[in-house]
Amino acid sequence: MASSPVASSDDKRALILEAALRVFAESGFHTSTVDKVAEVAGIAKGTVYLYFHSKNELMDELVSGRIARLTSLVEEATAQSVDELTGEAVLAALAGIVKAHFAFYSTERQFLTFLAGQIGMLGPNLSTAVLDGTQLLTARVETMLEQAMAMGKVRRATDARTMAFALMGMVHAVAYTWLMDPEPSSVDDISAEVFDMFMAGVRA
Amino acid sequence: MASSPVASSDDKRALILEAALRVFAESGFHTSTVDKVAEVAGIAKGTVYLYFHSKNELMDELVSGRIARLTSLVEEATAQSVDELTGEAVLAALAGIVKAHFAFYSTERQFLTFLAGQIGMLGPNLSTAVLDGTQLLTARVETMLEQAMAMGKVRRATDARTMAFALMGMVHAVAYTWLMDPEPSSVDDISAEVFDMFMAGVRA
Amino acid sequence: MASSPVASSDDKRALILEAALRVFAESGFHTSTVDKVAEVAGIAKGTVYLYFHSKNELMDELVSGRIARLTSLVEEATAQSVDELTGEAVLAALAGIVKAHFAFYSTERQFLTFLAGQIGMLGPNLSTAVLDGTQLLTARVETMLEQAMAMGKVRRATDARTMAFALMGMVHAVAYTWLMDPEPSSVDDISAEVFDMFMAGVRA
Amino acid sequence: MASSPVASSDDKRALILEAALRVFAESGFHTSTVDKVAEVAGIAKGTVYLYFHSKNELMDELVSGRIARLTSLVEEATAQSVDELTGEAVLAALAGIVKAHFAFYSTERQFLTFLAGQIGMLGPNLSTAVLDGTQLLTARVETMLEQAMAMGKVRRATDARTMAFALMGMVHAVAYTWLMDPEPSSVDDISAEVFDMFMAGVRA
DNA sequence: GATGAATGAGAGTTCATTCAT
DNA sequence: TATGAATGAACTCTCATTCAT
Repeated sequence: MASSPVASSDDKRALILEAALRVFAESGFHTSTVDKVAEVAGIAKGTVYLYFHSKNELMDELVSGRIARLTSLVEEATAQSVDELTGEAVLAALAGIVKAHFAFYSTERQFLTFLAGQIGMLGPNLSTAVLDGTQLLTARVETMLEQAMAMGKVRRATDARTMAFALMGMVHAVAYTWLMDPEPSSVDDISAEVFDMFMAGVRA
Repeated sequence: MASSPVASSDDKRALILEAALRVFAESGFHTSTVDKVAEVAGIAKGTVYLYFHSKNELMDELVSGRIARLTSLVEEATAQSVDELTGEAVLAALAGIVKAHFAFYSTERQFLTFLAGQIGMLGPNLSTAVLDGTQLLTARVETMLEQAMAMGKVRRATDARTMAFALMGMVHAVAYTWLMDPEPSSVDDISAEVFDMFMAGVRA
Repeated sequence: MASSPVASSDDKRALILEAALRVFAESGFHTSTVDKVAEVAGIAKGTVYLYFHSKNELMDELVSGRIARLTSLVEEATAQSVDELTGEAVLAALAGIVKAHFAFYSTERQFLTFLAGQIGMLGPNLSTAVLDGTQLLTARVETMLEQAMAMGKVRRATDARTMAFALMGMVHAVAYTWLMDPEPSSVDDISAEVFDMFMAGVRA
Repeated sequence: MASSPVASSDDKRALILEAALRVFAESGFHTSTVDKVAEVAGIAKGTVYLYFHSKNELMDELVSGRIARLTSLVEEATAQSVDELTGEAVLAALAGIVKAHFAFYSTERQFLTFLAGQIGMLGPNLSTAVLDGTQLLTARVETMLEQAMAMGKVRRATDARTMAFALMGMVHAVAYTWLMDPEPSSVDDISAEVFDMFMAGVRA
């Protein structure tokens, strides 16, 4: 009544999503109940259905919103390098993508935990969204690696596709431990470390 | 009549497990029904319970057997390097671990697809088994990297733990694409490629 | 709207219990289905589980509530004779116990029918409750008979334990017929009759 | 092969019935499985169905055979007094009925335990058999009490029907404790005690 | 006769979703 | 808008019964 009704409505949506994230992260999607989500959100069960059509939609919103944000973070990181075609710029863009991921995860610690085991059992609709996002990102990385190869910055021993997966695999796996660390290093540091490992390897 | 009855009983178990793998891989554990597993196996629902105590046990058998096999493959790969403490031996053992993973996945294509999204929502009992296996493996890799560092074979720019995760992340991610490839390269080739990438990086 | 919501919730509980009593009395516990109970109560099956955790709990409530009531009726009947240790007072207390049983059964005609065949197959948990109640009651009767013996009011030809069982056996068996009688005599009359039969025998 | 096949067949039937009695006595009818009965009998499950049509038939045989035996025991006890119409003879017959029950129970200790909680939930068919037997017996007792009344041996303070139930209630209840006693008194003693209690009461 | 693997109807229970208030 | 009691479809698991060997 006092506050704007629109803001209130958005608040309630956000409140529910937040609760859903917490609950799903803890127990997994299928094991969680709408009852529990409502309880954690401090509202009645029926109210959930005023803001979302189904339990699945909760999941959809949870995931696709984040994917969108990650995608746009990556977008920003690579946008500036679109025009310049120097090898350095491409490498910088790649480094930017890596950093964008760590930056994203650092603000979404819980989401990562949550996502860790959910992909692949989200139902075709949703996993498609996630996989599309992931594949899109990987494909973009692949393209950039090809450019880097063309410019002699990356060797051709391995095909770009495999390299792209390798890089993304490193990023995800390291991000996971990094988040578990009670005193994690800075986004800049960890990103640089991983990217350097990717570029130069670990050999002494 | 001709075939041995023992084999027949084992066959039935195997038949059900195979069906379960197919069904779980397609729909995920929670979304799959025992009815569906039975249908795919071509038997009656009750028969499943003659061979397994519960739906969960199906999952257990499916997973823990594989984990055990992967672990033993890794065991073999690293066994010979236990005594020799030369830097080369440690690196060879690491390469062996990488190769063991690809060898394992190459025989378990479907299992990988299946596992991809299941971890983390298997219920505490099972995910513990999987995570224990994974963590054990990662810990072993970490130890080996520390040895390699001590012997001057690996640089100290990054801590061993992060490196271990990075390597395993690369392996899993690359394995996934590799399996999707209709004409995948040999286990030897892909293992070498990944390990080399890890050691030497991708810089031209 | 008019009636209080609390009362409504209690009503539903009572409604279900009533239905369960009817159904269990007719078919026995194990042969009855929750579906049938719900149908008789005129509600959906799931609703039963909003008010009771399980089918067994239905039984628990049905039985233990009554046992408690019977016990408290007996309590009242014997309470006043606690201080006085005259033989007459003990006999009066015994008569009171007998009367308490008939009074109880007269308001629980259906429950008796229902209980008739259920004891002994209620599952350990519940039958324990019932048997405890029964044994407690019988033990109390035994003690009182011993007191009565000590005071010379009851002869020692038979041990008190056997007597106690005999009395309770008479009470239960007579109560059963009494309830089946379309025009039963009053609680006072039947109690007096049975107690007198116990004390004085049937010999002319 | 060696022994007569008929005897062997009867033996197997008896073996199964014995096992069923043990199992049903321990767990109750509905909670027991045919599997368990077969296991206790030391035969295969299917074999049970060669000798009995169904699990229910097991129960039928178990109960109706005993009821028949009890009835015939009572028959014997009362047969001789059919002609003589003296009061003493009637009382002796009543005493005989009481004794017949204790004699029966003394050889069927397990059966009593078993029956204790089963009546009333045997399904209409079976409980009818049991109740018919019981009612028949009670009716016979009632008739004899009427005769005894007519002959001035029993007082008319209570109607014969109630008396009959009282007597039978005493018998059943006392029999139950009596059987539980590790060193039970003789059949003759306990029968006499109960009958005397019924006739003369417990008053000093 | 004897076996025991196989069957499948049916039970108890859960929970996403609806709707009267 | 918000509620939460009510619903009923769907699931896992049991077990009496059958039948090929």
